[in-house]
Amino acid sequence: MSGRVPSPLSKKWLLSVNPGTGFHMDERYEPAAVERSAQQCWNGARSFAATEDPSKEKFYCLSMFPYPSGRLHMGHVRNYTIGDVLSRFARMQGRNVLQPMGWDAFGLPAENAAMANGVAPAQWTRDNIAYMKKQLQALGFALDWEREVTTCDPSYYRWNQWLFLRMREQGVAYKRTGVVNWDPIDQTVLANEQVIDGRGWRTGALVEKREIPMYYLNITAYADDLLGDLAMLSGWPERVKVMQANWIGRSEGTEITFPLAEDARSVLRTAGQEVESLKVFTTRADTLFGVSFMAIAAEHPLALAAGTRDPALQEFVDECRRGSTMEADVATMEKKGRRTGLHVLHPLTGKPVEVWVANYVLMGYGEGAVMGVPAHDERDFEFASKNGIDIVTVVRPRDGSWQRVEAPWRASYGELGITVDSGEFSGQESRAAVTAITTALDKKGLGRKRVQFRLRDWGISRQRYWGCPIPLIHCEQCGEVAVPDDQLPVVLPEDLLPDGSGNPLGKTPSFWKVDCPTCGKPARRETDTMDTFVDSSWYFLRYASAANARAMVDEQVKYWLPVDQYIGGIEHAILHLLYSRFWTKVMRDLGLVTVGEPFANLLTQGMVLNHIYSHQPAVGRQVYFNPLDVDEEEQDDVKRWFVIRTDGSRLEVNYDGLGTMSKSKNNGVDPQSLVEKYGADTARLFMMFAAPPEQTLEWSDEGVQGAFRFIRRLWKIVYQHVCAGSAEPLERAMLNTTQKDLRRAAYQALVKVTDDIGRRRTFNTAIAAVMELLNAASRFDDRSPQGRAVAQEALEIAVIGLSPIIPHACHELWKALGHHEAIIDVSWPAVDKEALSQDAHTLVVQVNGKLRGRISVAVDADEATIRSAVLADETVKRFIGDTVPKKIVVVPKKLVNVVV
RNA sequence: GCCGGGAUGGCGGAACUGGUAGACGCGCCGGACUCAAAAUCCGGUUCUGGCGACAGAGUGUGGGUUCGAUUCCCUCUCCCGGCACCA
Repeated sequence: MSGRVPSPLSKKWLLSVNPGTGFHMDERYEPAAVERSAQQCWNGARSFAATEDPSKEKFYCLSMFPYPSGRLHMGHVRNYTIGDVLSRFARMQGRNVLQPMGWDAFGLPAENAAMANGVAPAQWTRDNIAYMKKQLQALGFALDWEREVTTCDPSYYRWNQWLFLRMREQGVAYKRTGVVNWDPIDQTVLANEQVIDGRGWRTGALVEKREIPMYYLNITAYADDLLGDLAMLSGWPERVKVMQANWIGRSEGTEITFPLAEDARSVLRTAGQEVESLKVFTTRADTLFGVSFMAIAAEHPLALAAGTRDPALQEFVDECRRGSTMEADVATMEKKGRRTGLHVLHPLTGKPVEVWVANYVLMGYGEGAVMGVPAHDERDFEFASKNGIDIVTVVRPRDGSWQRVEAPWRASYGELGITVDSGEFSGQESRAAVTAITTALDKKGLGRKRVQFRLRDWGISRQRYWGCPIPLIHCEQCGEVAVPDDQLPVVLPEDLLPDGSGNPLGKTPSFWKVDCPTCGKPARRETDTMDTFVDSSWYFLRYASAANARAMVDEQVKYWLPVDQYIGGIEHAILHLLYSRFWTKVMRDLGLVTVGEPFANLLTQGMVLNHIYSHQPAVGRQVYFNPLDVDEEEQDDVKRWFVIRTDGSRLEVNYDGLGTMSKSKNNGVDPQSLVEKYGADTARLFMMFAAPPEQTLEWSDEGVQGAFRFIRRLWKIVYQHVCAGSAEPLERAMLNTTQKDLRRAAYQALVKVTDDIGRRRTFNTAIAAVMELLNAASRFDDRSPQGRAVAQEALEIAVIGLSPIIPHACHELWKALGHHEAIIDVSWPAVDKEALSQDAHTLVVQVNGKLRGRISVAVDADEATIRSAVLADETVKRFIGDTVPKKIVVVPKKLVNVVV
């Protein structure tokens, strides 16, 4: 960048002072200075501190708060720019805007950093927050920092604890056992991401599964509510609602009881259990006569009991229990099973059915048992084929396209049809058979209609340090005792250093040694902490009452909630959003809030991608290179990529395509360097222009430069306009055609920008519309008084239209255009309908659907006029020749299609 | 594997309700300015054939509906997100 700074005495300098306001404008666009002064103006006026005002329509605009990982990444910049554009736009439209920010400050990365660097998680987290807060401020987001919320502050998490105790009183929170990943060397529980190929990430030890007591939240009790209320969420993307509905997974079916045969019963009796039957759930009771085996989970009591008398089976059970419980792993792994030699009895025929232990049946889902119908279920078919189990056809298709199920599997085998070989239930439609069989089972006391959900209860216990302590005390005498409300919060000690070998809280007697609140005897404090999803399930409520030290939420929540616009990554489409909806409903049922749904409108933004380059050395791990360090060479249409190593040598690297920016792929771009080089406005403009918000966004250095160039060009055009002195007032009646054309272009752009930001949320097309306007304005070379008046109006519209996106530059440009009032306080302009009106417009002419020309017709031309104009057109005549048109399709204001 | 989404010039994308495919930007090519370069400004830029007017083809694949399909329906391929202890 170069360019001369004009001498203070030059004519240009003097003329760049706006005579109306005395404001002088620099010829050069200097983002650092512009951004500093605009931010000072907003901070000085506390422009974004929100106050409840019942007389104004509120707009609660919320972006998902960040995990304080150290520095902002581009995903944050994208997320928060979208929120900021909507907030600033709403503000200019007269809404009372709340846009808060906070920190999702508990979680695993702080513990990992502690182990890597020896810094306490609290210190690391707070340092990160301080740094990232500066970054957010430098980006000029219109945030109300007076409501900042940090989830690792006792003033926040005490309310997690308080509400947990209320849930416990209501039976929403309860205790039972759950399965965790156990690292036998480090003697610690591992998160799924810490288990790599079945081994602990640090020790490499084979991970075991352990059952330990945990606390659960009864989200399944709200399953119907969570599913039903999706219908109310008209402001949510359809795809997110579909994903949530599938996740909840409501299915209506039959619970069927298979009485145990004597062999199974006696084995369980030997193991000390008096069990009479196995229960299964199925949506296909019509296939009950096709049952040829029963599959149970490895953790099932019957499997454990059977294992004690069969070492081979025992080994298989142990193998299954070592395996992953992650759904993706279970679904893709090879289906394996072992027979137990034990039997259950068919509830209608009384015939024995053999019980198998199968690795694809999970104890945590349903009753841990599944009836096997190989003929009509693909998974059962695969299992039966492999293990030589009978395949009994009991349903045939209505169209008679096949008679018997035979390998290979066909999708239609699993479809509804007509029952056969099903005793008295043969010859019925599947649906009718389901009802009839369910009724018959019900009469015998061996079945009933039931609704089953895929959704499971939410386990919130974590055997980790950096989280919110669960406020319970275990007393030998009194059992499990809640910490009394007046002793909350249970404060997490902040000076501990995790070392990877278990939860440090358990090794800190000053934390866990307490007296029982009930009997006063020595007792042990719970050392598990809560899942961090708890913290993020209600932070949006706390922003409304952030300063209240006496209550979790207060009256102000009624004013601000629900959130009018929530913005966040698509990766949160299920868990975070579902938990937040659940938590809100629990709080509603406790009388704490009045809304049942927290987020009225949802925008799920796409990921930020960049190129990935790697090198695989002969020995050792794959190395990733930052795209900034990679040079591209092209020879004979073949591209190759190189990096220069520190010793000066060149290394050829592979191009691995596009992927989300991440540390592991070394393809991140640091927003900080971007802001330092080009300014916040360029970063914001590029993010908004490169793709619509819901799509993935590809990083492009050239695109960033283009964004910067555009702002500089806008600056220059305004500068040149301002240098010519202040404009005359506009006289609408005195305009010539060119002047009218620019006015029309300006108002067309305004209409487009208003709709694109306000309704469509496609900021890229809004920006494109302003670019077009600016192209028109720079071609417009009319120095007459009215020409300058029209130019002034067009530039004002361009600056206002861009101001939510590049607020700093527009702040300055608005003053340069002669205004005293700050642009953030300007009302969004209304459209001048007169400026949009036209006498004639262009119709596209097609012959047989192919474009053949254009005609210009009067706006009020009727269809007959249009037809004759089209048939008189030379090109049309050439294409239709002497033939008489079969049909002429006229689409008003758009096109005419002549069919011959 | 299951659920959800995506695919349009050299590149990012536009085309909103079935009606001009490629707005806007990037890159590239040519020109102006300059001693020169950068910056800036002006023009061109889907592909194929043609000096040109123009013609033909074209929205991941294959098919269908329609006067007309990037848009609706069916089929297949590839890529991305989620799958319950990463956040």
